[in-house]
Amino acid sequence: MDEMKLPTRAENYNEWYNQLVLRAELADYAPVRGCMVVRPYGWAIWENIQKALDARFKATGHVNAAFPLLIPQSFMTKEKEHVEGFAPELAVVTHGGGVELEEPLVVRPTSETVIGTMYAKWIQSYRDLPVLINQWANVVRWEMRTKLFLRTLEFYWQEGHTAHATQAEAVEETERMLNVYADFAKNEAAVPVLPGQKSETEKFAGAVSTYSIEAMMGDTKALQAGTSHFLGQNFAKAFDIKFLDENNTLQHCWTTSWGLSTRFIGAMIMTHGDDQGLILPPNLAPYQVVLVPIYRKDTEKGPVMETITRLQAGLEALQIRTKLDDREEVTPGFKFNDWEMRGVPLRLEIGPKDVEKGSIALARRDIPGRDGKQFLPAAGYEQAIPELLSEIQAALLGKATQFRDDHIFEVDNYADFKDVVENKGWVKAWWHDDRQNEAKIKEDTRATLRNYVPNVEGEGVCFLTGKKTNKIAYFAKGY
RNA sequence: CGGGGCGUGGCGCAGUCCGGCUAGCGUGCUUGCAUGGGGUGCAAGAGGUCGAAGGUUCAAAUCCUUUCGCCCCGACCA
Repeated sequence: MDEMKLPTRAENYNEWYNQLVLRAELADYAPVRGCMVVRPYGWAIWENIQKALDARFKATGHVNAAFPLLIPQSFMTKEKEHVEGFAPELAVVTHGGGVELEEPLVVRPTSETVIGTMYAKWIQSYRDLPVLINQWANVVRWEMRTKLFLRTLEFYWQEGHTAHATQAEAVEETERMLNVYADFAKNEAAVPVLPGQKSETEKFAGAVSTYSIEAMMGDTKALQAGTSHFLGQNFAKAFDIKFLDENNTLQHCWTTSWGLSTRFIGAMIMTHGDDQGLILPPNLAPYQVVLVPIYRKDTEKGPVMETITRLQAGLEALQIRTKLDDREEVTPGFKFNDWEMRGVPLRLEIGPKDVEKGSIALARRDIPGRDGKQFLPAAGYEQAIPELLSEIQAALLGKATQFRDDHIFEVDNYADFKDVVENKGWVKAWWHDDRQNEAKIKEDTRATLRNYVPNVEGEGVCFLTGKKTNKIAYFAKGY
């Protein structure tokens, strides 16, 4: 009996996550270590993420393209820090067509290098700028330790790569896309995030500065859910991306890159999920409403099915994504649990009594048990259901935001810092930048500097060194 | 790469220490009948070269040697 239940989050968060991913049929382990298969239900979530993001990219002037998977190995060595950052995790192709290649090819871990090479070719004049291209792609990074969605050897993402005439424009782009991610996370995924700049230690290899959105998971660990990089002229210099400006002066471009991956699905799982399973935000759920028919005899089946299919058609006409679970071989009770595991926001039940009384039974996934269940007159469903869906969307964001805020603590000394990151959640504190101290904290506590609070006014005293500083940072253990 | 765990019907496991008859159990699967508003019940079935290779033995899931793989925990990372 208990095998049917997930381990609870409290008893084993990690196992809860792993089993949830498998049992909700989001993903499965692939034959190759560290690789995953994204199953249809998981991919449907990704497709909805893609739609929501892609619309935002288009709205901010970007276009999509596709760059190749294989990159000459020498490309990876052109930007010094980039090489060092990625060398250990590259997959290298040494043979093709049965013979050893003259130059090995790397499977892209990210595409700055190929795209930079192409931009060098395409960009001649300031009139060619800005170039605002995004691609939806898979990339490979040979990670040592993997976990479904959060860190696998191969993963799916989008990577935006832009080139600009001025530093100011490129910085503006970097921030714009960070905000796009934050907006998407908040308003589509109901995942509250803290946008901010990464420390020198944590930034992307080859970037001048890296920005991230940081989300708090249900176990209070932090997850970097999206990143945006200001690359300065580093890649432009390494790859010769140059243009003639209005004054006929040859200049290097200023470039950016930004990405969000299937990891974000992990963020959604760990932000909203409960001990019954997944809870999906209505805006991104593959099915927003699951319809479960209930009947005993064949005489009941006819009217029930007729009513429920009519309802489904009505919902679909309202652009609501639905699933009619008409399986004969399992009981309604089984279906309830099954769809709760899979996180469908709203369940609609129709039984003989509802047909008779002209009512519908609705159960909210975000409010478990009887409290989340209500009986309404069927007549008003066209209003009630969309309203409920947006209520659920808002409730999820509210709950997650509350949880996050309840687990962020301001500290002014190292003892409290340790206590917080060990037992309570995130630290928010005045921080005087220092690479070595940052490393020491990581060694002592395994907590890392997540990012800096943007636009801090005034000054404070660093919790560790007592030095004056104008920076406030978040620290937490991360995924 | 270090530490731990595990490979036995689809899945989860027992059996391994101490070798012995036809390799069990739960669940899932198939069929039938009943059931159906919170993980249905009964009955009958199908399904296994015990991760692989070699060895010891009259006899190996079990003992020995080698090997492959996966998961978890640490050092690196979106």
